[in-house]
Amino acid sequence: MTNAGRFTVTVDVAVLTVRQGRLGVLVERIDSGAAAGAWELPHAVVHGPALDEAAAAVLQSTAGVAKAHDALFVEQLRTYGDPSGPRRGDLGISVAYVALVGESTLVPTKGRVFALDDVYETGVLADGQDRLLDDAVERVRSKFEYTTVATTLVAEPFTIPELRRVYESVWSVTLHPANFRRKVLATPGFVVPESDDDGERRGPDLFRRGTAALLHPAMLRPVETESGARDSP
Amino acid sequence: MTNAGRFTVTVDVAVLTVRQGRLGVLVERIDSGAAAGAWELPHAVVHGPALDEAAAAVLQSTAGVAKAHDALFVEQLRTYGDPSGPRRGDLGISVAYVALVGESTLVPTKGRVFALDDVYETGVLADGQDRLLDDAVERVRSKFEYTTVATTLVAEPFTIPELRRVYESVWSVTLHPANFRRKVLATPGFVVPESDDDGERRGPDLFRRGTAALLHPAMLRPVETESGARDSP
DNA sequence: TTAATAGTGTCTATCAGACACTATACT
DNA sequence: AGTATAGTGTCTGATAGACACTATTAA
Repeated sequence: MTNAGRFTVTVDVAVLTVRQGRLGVLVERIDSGAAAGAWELPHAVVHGPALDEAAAAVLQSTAGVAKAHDALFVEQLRTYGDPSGPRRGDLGISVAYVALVGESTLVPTKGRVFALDDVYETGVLADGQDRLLDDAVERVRSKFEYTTVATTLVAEPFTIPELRRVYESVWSVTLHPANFRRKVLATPGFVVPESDDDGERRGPDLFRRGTAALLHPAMLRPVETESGARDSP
Repeated sequence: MTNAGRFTVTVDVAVLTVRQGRLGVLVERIDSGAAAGAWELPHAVVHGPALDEAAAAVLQSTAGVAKAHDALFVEQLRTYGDPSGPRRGDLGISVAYVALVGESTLVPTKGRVFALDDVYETGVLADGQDRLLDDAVERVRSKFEYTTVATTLVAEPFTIPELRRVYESVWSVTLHPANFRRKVLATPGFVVPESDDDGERRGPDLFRRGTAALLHPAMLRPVETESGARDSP
């Protein structure tokens, strides 16, 4: 809806998480309008020029996460304005954000979490939202290669295999446990060993998030085997 | 300038090119207002939801490039809305684009091309535009690592050393000629040899742009030596 | 005891970076 | 002739991927 060169600006947020080894997205049911009954991403109309704050507010009100949380990653994705945007025929333009929220941190207040595969299989998302979700997932998959954001999706303390399963869920691949471990531990500041006060603890080694944000060198995902790859042993 | 949740939306375009071995950006002089006399990036107020088309129009009117040109790369960068955006205190929010235009294609109609170093040294850009330019340059430097966009900045046919100098200019580094050549030729579809009809031609081998868009594997820039690195032999 | 997973060690193919050398062009 | 640049060949260190093996845990 536009007139005289002035637009209604919406912020849409793709809130992604990993539950039960599957990548999921937070969606809300549309109550009214032509698309009533379909699902859509959390969003809000923007009332000031502070876009990041608007996105944080959406995240707070729908996912129950405070702005500065450890298990949280928020980043602007891109802005959709053409007719195939997430608000087509409805509002003017949409500034999209991606957020990664750990399962233990995510408290859906209005919507629910759909497994990503289910979203695509059932086609329940409103028009234009699939594209945003595609872009968001691809952005996150790419971020996993050269940043440490994956650690926002595990609860501390965590084991290397737990971290590995986050990568596997997001990339939809299986990774070699030995090589993954070596790679992670070889990157300074990715994870830090949990000081094992309890001398009697048994089981896998525990770690916490490190201070590094970027990975040098990058941990590249395996060459595209894509859909279904992780279903094979 | 906002009211009742409606915004004036501007498209800003960072038009980058390489001239005389230096990365440059197209800027226009500000004629009126508080910042009169300073320089700013080409821009236009958006009147419809087709953002990409709005950016293409800006590019057309200020850089003289038609939309679908071979020596052209255009991509949305991000959207600035907070007070430190390129239009702060002036308009509402700004959707920024980056464009790469080959020197032979770029025909400034309103502004002029500044060498990037001069922009920073002289601080001639209006408030909030430095940040946009930083983001644009970093985006392009990153794109050079895993795409073939560098070829948009050389005129066909070109030599491998010419292409190398584009990389060196954008990254502000010096690259090993032998290794660069091997890397480029080892990537299928990056460049294709010019069929040398003129059997008498002498000199370096000539190439044209290939069809590949992505580089596998990526050509990573050397570890940050950054500012002034290419001034050393 | 057996099966599954965590963790260590090691081998190999590949690639980036460095360097030596030859060929060509310009002065 | 001499210098600068284009291009080829080759060596070395780092890394990714694969695999073998041991240790630990849960059934």
